[in-house]
Amino acid sequence: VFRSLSTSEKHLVDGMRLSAGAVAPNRAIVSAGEVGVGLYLISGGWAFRYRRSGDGCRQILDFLLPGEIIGLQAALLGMSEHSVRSLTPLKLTMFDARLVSAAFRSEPALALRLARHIAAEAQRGDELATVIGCSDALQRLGFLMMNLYQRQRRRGPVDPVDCPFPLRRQHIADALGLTGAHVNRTLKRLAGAGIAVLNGHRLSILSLERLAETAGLADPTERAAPSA
Amino acid sequence: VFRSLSTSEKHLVDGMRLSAGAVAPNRAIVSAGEVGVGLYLISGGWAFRYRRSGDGCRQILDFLLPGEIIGLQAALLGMSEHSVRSLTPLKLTMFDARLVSAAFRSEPALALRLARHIAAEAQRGDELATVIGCSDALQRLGFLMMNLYQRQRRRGPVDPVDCPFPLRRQHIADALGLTGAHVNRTLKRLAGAGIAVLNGHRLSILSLERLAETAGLADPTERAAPSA
DNA sequence: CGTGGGCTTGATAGTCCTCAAGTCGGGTGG
DNA sequence: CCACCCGACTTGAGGACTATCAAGCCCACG
Repeated sequence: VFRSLSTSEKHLVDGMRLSAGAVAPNRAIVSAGEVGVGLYLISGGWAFRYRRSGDGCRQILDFLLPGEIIGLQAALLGMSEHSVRSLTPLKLTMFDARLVSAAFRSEPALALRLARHIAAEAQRGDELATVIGCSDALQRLGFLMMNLYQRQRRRGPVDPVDCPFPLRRQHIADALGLTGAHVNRTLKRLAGAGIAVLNGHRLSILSLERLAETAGLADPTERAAPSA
Repeated sequence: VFRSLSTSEKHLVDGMRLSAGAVAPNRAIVSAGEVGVGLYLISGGWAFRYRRSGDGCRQILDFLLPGEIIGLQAALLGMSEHSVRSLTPLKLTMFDARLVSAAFRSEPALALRLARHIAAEAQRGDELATVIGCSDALQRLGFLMMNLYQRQRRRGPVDPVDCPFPLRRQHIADALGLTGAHVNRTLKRLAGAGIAVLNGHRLSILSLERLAETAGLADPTERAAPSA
């Protein structure tokens, strides 16, 4: 989001930079209901956004990769309706949340980028809702793998046969509206079919084409991950 | 979104206004994949946003009420990933989509409103994904009723016992990830419990408190519908 | 080496889907 | 004004998918 800024934009962003820090895995970064939350840029590692349902069940809404922003919704609306936790060890750069309103006031191009980032987040939310609402467990799993692979690929070279995938079973389950036990059974079906194998925290996609097909996508090379 | 504009904002908005028109129920307004879609303000009636899954299944992502905007995501990202249809007879005001970039360039306060609108849309998406992923049919139905009631209430006085609810069974089913048949059975359970009754296209909420409880919400008077 | 958490796996049950037939109501054309 | 027709709604039986619960396994870590 902050790539190739103009001089004046860089000046604004630098002025609002507060600190940089590292976070251990599985630590709370933003809590739902919090007001005045900070604005963070992920410079390394993964995090995830989630909400808790009335009965305590956790729904993971999105995984956040390096280059993405935490707290933008909260900066715009004043309060965060979701929580954020680190998934892996995380490197964060913290900004003053007033960066957002300042950008709208004096750096329209930067404000537009921020708005586009929110819109892209909303699109991923739409996509997830569609998958959870319409697909069975196999398709959901295929979608998640494809989505996270594609999002990594668009940030740099990634080997489909040995690709980072730092989610635990419970994360997968909570993201897709399944249970850990059923995720496991379904993973085994995917592996048995020779489509993709999950080993610890690495993903091996044996056939991109068949995985895309399983996920219910037309062509693996396009669409698939309308992220930022 | 366009309430109480400043003079210069009003001038910009008026300059970008193209036409106003009426749309019959169940007509396509935006199609997924379309580029250069228009920007519309709903001045009367309801519409809904949806996506189609790989197997043709429809997921309704949001219902759009008067005062809300159609095509904002598309205006920011250049393409619409979802489709929009009218639900009831609809009154629309059409704008030039360049209104968005113009607002970012010269009317920061207006741009901020638009960004907040997108962020609120994203929050509703998050909320929907959480309900679909975590709740059973009864809770989902309670959520939908509560959500649409609250959103109407915040736009003006609404009678909980006789409240507009122009969705057909299939809309409810597609919004909540259920089937029409099961929606029906679940509606009957809600009615039997004396919580809410759906009659044609009117909703009667017999107990706001118990409906909120069913939906998995704490207090009916607050939270419940973090919309725009 | 002991311990604990996550993973795997099985049996059982519940929710929800599928399919199909029947009912109801509104709109249309005679 | 009535008969017709079509779509939407209703309702039932059966089955598929997924959740629940519980036990055993494996590995990492202390």
